[in-house]
Amino acid sequence: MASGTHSGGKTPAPSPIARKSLFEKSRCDTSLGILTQRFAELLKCSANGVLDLNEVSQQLNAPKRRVYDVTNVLEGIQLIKKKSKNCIEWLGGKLKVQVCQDLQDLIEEERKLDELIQSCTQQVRHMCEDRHCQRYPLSGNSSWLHFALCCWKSVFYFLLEWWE
Amino acid sequence: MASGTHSGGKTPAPSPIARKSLFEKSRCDTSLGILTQRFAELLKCSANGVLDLNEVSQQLNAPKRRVYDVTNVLEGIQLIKKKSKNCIEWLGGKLKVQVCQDLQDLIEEERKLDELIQSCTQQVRHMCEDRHCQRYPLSGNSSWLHFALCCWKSVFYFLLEWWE
DNA sequence: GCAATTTTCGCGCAGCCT
DNA sequence: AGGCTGCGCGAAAATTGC
Repeated sequence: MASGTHSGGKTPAPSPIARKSLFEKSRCDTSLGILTQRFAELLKCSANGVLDLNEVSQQLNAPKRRVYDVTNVLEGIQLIKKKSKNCIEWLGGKLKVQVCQDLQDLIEEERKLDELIQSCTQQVRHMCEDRHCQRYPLSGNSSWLHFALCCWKSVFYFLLEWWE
Repeated sequence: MASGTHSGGKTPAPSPIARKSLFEKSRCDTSLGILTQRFAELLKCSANGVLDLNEVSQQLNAPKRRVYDVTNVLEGIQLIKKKSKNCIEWLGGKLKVQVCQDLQDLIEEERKLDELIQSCTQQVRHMCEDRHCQRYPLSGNSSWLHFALCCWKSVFYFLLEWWE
């Protein structure tokens, strides 16, 4: 941007002797891949999913031409849509990253349920193996009654968590 | 490709008088967006999700440079990964469509569990409201015992389905 | 409508990086 | 030596002005 280090096109002076020094800008700092990631980041922030390309170019400190490189292929994948002049809109609702998060959440939910079921199953197995209980299933403070109560207690606790 | 209609860079002859005629190639015929779509198409076909960039360039009849434009941003979005020289590999295992299917499946699973819990909760509520049962919780073939059995029966049936 | 402006963006050179 | 890729020129498309 501010430097004229490179020799492409017809910028002022090519300067054959490479001015490789302090503020050299490594190539990967401006790679399309990185730019794309940062673009996606901006997209994630913007609540409504609409971006002004000029602002993007500004914020990412990248030439507009590069932004077009990104938007063009994102549009090809239908992750984005041209909304109007200088404006694109996010399609597909959420970013892949977000979708993945949702998946993670559901999987976690599944795990918890599995745990609960597992623990209850264990309890039943123990009761079935208990000789005394087998012979006098309802004697004293029956473990069957105790079990039913205990079981529902955990279910209700779980439900509380479930429904925030 | 074969024509020298344009005047950019230093291709042979600029030819001031525009040779606009029969085989004019509109800009959009070679747009990055279209190229991206066709690239995705190729990806979808290739079973293992690995593509040789040279073949891609050949099949899409596009200069290699353009293919890089596509792969670079696709890589930024982590839809793709450089596998080796001239080779990229599809990531995320499945196309976006597939991921959505998975989400649907999990949500359906969640719904079923919700239903099961709901029905069980209903059962408890009924039992709690049953005067007779309240007074003589363990009388006869106690509905508490019946409930515990019934509850576990559904849980086990559910588990059977769960684990295919 | 058509010319002036502005926005998009095809394109391939030249320099990096193995 | 050769794959890879930043880069920006200038022409095509879209907008605006008259």
